[in-house]
Amino acid sequence: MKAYQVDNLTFQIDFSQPLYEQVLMQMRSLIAKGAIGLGEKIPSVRDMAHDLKINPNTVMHAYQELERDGLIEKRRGQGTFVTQSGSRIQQFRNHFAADYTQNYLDKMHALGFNLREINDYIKTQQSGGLSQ
Amino acid sequence: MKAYQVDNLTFQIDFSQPLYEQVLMQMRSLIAKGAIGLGEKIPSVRDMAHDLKINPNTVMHAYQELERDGLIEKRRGQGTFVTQSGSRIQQFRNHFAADYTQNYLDKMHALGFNLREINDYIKTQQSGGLSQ
DNA sequence: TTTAGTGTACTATATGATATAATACACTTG
DNA sequence: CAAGTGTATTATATCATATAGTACACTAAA
Repeated sequence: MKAYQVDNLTFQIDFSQPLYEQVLMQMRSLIAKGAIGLGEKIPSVRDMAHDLKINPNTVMHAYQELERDGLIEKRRGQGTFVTQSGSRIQQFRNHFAADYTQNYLDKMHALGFNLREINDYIKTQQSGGLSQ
Repeated sequence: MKAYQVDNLTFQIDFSQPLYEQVLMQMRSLIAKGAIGLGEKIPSVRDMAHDLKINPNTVMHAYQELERDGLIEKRRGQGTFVTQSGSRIQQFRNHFAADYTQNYLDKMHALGFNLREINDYIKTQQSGGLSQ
């Protein structure tokens, strides 16, 4: 279990999933939530790799995905920065929210839940919190 | 794109995901939805492998997972059968539904959506997407 | 101009998951 | 015994993931 800290924000990685994917998802989350501001510099590939004790190539992999997402911009020699475009981030949020939601609904349908049952289910999960 | 038919039910597999996982999910779905009845015989490993044009070991892999799920029982020399226990299937449905739901809510939270926004989002997806 | 800090590119290597192939064995039923 | 089951084993191949090491390109600041 390794931890990384961006300003006053921290995230952890483990061995349950691909490392680059965990870095990717955590950074996506921090940027989408606005925890890292527009145009703000994010850690260099080498720095984050050093702090997480993983290979720079692995961080690079994550950063390349973030660039494809349109969430960051890389400037050779300067560093990597969150996009200036707030609308691009909103677009990203909506795209993935739609994707996650459709995916979730498909899986629930596969288990034989209809729409009303899914709505009920979410309510119980929300109030109850974690698993049961 | 290969198709398999169980009685009057069909499913397809492609190359976008591991083959054994697709067989697993499709069979889980058919059993959880009750499309295959309690105690009913499911295709032999060799038969399904032949029809889907994949290796018997791959089907075996899926069937072993289904057995761990408690959804099927294998009888050496006879074949493989859906469990007799309806409550076991309900338990499975609830377990996975809770898992999927928690997972979904976590991802949406990571994007910065709160509970009310998630509920609104699902409503828009429902009206636009599949029907029950 | 030099140096330090960036991103980038490439080669090599290792491991695990996935998938196939081929064969043999164990058990049940007719 | 024969046919149809599930099971087990060994071998091979491919791909994703991850690491290691090295070198290059660019920028800003000393």
